[in-house]
Amino acid sequence: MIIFLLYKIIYNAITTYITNRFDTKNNLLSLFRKHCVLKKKTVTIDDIARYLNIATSTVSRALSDHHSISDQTKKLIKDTAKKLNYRPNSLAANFRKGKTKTIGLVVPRINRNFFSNVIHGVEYVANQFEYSLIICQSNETYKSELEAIETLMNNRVAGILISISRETRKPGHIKSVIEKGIPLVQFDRVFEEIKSNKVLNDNLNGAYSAVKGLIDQGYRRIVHFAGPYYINIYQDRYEGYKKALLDSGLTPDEKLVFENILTREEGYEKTMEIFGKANRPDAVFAASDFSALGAMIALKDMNIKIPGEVGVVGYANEPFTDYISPGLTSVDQHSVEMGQTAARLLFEEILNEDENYVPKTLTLKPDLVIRDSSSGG
Amino acid sequence: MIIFLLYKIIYNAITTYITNRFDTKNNLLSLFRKHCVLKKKTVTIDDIARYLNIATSTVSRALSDHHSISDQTKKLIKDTAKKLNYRPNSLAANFRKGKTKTIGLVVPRINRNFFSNVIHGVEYVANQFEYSLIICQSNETYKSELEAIETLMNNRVAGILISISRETRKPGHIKSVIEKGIPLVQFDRVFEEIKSNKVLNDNLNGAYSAVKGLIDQGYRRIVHFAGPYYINIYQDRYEGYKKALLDSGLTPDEKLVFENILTREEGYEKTMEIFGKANRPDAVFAASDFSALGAMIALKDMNIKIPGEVGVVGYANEPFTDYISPGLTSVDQHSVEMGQTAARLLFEEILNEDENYVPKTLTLKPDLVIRDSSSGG
DNA sequence: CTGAAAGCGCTAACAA
DNA sequence: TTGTTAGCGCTTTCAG
Repeated sequence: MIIFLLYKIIYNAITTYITNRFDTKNNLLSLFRKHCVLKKKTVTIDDIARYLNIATSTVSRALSDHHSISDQTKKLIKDTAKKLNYRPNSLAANFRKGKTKTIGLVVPRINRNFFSNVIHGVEYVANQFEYSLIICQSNETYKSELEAIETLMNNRVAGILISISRETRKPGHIKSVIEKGIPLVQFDRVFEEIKSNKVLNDNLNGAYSAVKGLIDQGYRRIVHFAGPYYINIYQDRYEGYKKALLDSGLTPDEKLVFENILTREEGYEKTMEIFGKANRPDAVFAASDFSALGAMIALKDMNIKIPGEVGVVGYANEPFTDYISPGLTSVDQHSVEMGQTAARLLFEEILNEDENYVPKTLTLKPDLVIRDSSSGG
Repeated sequence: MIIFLLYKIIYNAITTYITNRFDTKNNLLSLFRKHCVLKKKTVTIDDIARYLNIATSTVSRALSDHHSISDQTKKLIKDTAKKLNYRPNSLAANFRKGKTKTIGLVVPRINRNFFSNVIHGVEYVANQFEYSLIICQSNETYKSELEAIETLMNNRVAGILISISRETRKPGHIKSVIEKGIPLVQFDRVFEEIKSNKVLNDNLNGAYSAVKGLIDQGYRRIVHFAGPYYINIYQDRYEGYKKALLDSGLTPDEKLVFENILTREEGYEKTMEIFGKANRPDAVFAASDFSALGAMIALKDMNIKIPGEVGVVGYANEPFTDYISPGLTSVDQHSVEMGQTAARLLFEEILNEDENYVPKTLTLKPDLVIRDSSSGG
């Protein structure tokens, strides 16, 4: 402590001394630099002010382009800042202002095509607003999701974008974000009952058009590989499946619907089981491209022709759907656009001045991308 | 200002008053809560201290489990914190300490299988150390890379992991990070000449084993689709290609090597051009799975049999290599492990106490994953 | 084991 | 247009 005070006093004395004593800027600069290096001190706004013998506030204002500072002074200050290799301390600024120019994004997984595209979209918009992005993975667990929210809130992010993990059943953490007044957008996998901004895919209609497509091509007994129903998107896809059947005068058969078939392995196993028997169905509509892929591989292994004998349609339009043969018909969710939309909505709330902001729900229309795997039975 | 001071005075008076006056905790609590809600004030350490009539420092210490606080006091303080719904302000703590528990990651693209796996690996390790992760995309541009570095430095991240963008040619920004004493690890795409931690793939040996594999299967005139040579990884893959040929007694033919063929489209076009003529080569070694895919599609379109007439090998072991048929032989770079290794190395430097830390270079061995596309001509 | 108090670097209200 | 000054919430040194 004593040493520190002593240092401070000497420091001030020296800087004042050299400021007054030496006329040549170069000399002053070199002394200043030596001083900084010696003390491993980072250059602050105060240093610039002392160096130019002006007020700290003037420097602060100049650096943030405040209108009330003359262009001349601004230039001088900015040049000096550069000369002294000044780096703003965002930590201090954020702390002082009680907020950051950072938004948080919580996704189940980053290495999933859908989410990495969403992130791409979010980043694009965040960049435009000059905000940075901190990304958290929940890894589909409730625990990590809680921790992520906790961290983001503690770090006073300006807003949060979230897609709920598969494991999460309680919306308490989402509620607490909203109660704290932190802008929030739920996207894709959401708690419907929570009053917040939401960006959704129209999963019902996406599934509807997928199944309708199969029916139009002559397929009749269509299997559905569903996800867990407690997640809204899978529930909706299931509804769309049923609706398409009913609208075409077909009766949905519960025995053709299988919950929790989402991975390649699950799709493979289940297909082997169902299509290995007599009186087999003639099509598969999978809620995931991966289980659709598993189905295709199983069908190939059983020497069943796609699309001749069995049609297959997936969901999400993963890149590989276009690479395999036959190409897998799938539903494109416009994932990049979804990220952008969610981010724009978030900024709408962040930048909103009005006290009573009313949250919105936006729904994006998915598109059926028709490839060979469903082209007629 | 005056109003604020007045508020402060009244605030203190009231809290002191209620602290002294009321005995029943419940009553006190409800008053406190009402007060906080009314003022939209977030609960601070000081509030807890005032509430319990103890020192701020004690509260601070208790909450961070300082050893010199009795278990009894700790429990009391923690319970109270919970009761008052206290949220730590990381902004203030970080600012005070002059550092954060955050590491920065700069990658060219997030929606590339390799990088999303690296991120996964980094996140895993960061989690273990209880650090959070801020991810920046350079989108393969120099400008974004600079901005990312700038932001990360201003936010006083504890360390930076970076893989250089395709556009970046000058290492000035990397140097400045190191000069500032911020721990840094370059991975995959690096500036060799910069003295820093590095994690590399042994691209030379990866390419070597890929080409050796083709030769062993009887292929002789092997085309190489290369990336830009100024990027170290593509240079190394090219070297590996040549070395494998030479070691097998074959003479590398410059006319079979094509720079900057990395995408599916480029691979398709170039393959059409080369293999459409008489006296065509009999294999392709692509520095990217995507150009290898393009080659496969082109060969199919020309009715050239894979692997019967032409063998194809890619690089990176993208997931789709396993889904297409024939499966594409490729080189696996252990991307998740790379992320973990890079992150561990970073933490080694971050947590290092020793003044003169000597940076390390680690090299990971890639593995050839043999599939049908190269199984014999 | 606990308390008192300084101060991190910056912003913004108020004064000039 | 510029200067003065208080204080954001926390940690930490020093003193008991």
